[in-house]
Amino acid sequence: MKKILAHNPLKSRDLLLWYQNNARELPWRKTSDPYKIWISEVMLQQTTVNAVINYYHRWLKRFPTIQSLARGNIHDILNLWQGLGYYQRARNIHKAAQIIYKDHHGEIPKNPKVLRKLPGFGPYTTNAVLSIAYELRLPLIDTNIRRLVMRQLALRGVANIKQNKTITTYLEKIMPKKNISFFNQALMELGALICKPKNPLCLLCPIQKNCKAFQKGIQELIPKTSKNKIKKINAAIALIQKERKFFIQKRPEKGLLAGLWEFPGGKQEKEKKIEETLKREIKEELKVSVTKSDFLMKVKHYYTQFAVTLHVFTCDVVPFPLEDDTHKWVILKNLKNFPMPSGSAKIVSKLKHDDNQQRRA
DNA sequence: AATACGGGGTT
DNA sequence: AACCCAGTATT
Repeated sequence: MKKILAHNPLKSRDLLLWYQNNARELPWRKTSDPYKIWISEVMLQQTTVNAVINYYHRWLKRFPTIQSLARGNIHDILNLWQGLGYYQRARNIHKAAQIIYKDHHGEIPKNPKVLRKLPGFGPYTTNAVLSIAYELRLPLIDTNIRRLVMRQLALRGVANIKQNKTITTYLEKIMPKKNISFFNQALMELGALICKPKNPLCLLCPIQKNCKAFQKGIQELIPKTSKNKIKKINAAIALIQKERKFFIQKRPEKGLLAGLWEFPGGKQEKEKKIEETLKREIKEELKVSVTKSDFLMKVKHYYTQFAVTLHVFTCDVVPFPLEDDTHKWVILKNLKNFPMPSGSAKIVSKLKHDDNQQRRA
């Protein structure tokens, strides 16, 4: 049977030409240092370009080389990463840097199988670093490329790991012999700027004529999306002060927001009044009793799966909780030295603001 | 194969 | 309020 819609694979030349004329100027595109490219790739995981840029500059200023990073401590590293999310990434970068420094003469290994074994190097990041920094001819699949190829081939269904084989085969077919770094970046850039999830700019697309989805007019239906509802949660937060110091505690080393510092408190469960939650959590966490609590502020913070409203109270407790490795009394000014979840950081920021107002008055 | 893991920007 | 993002590790 004759394939009327036989696919006409895109020419890498069209793509590279477009990239040359339309690529954004991004900090990690001005370097060929594999370390810097690695850092950018990890920061960009599930994170938008805009959110990354400042973190990228701050990070390289503090840790300009793999050696400096290998010698860094996790507290400083998390502090630099604060607000970027997915904190395991920072821990893995640190671990991998130590391995690279110790076992690979401080150079990122060029063997994909070796690199893939290091913490934080998954299928995407391994091939991204090797292709972009070392020009190795390796295909890669990120959200942009997955969407773009699904449209090129008119693959229906949700964006999913199940299409990886098809996508990889296609990429290997269209990949040029040279310019792999530009080619891979060009695919991602085209996905980000033209082949967008919503309202793709097909009329400006350099590979429009190769796109099966465009031919069928179904580009906006690919990939299929699923809805998710955001749960609402209330939490009680205790500001416990002794003289000018606040009491903070460290979260467990595993799980959500691992190893970050926060004010004591927790989720509202069966309690009707949030003050009851406050008392229960403080008793459970610190083994002390709340004798007085005054509502201070409400802070709303959105996670991917839920939205939490933090009900913040200033509290008196008996007895005062004690310090140890995971519990500290800290003055307002020094709280910035402790990596905190963004919700807690918002509270600190308001406290500072109020403090400044009072000083002026 | 499904789920945990953040947060900020955009729609 | 929902959607989106240069994914990885664990279960």
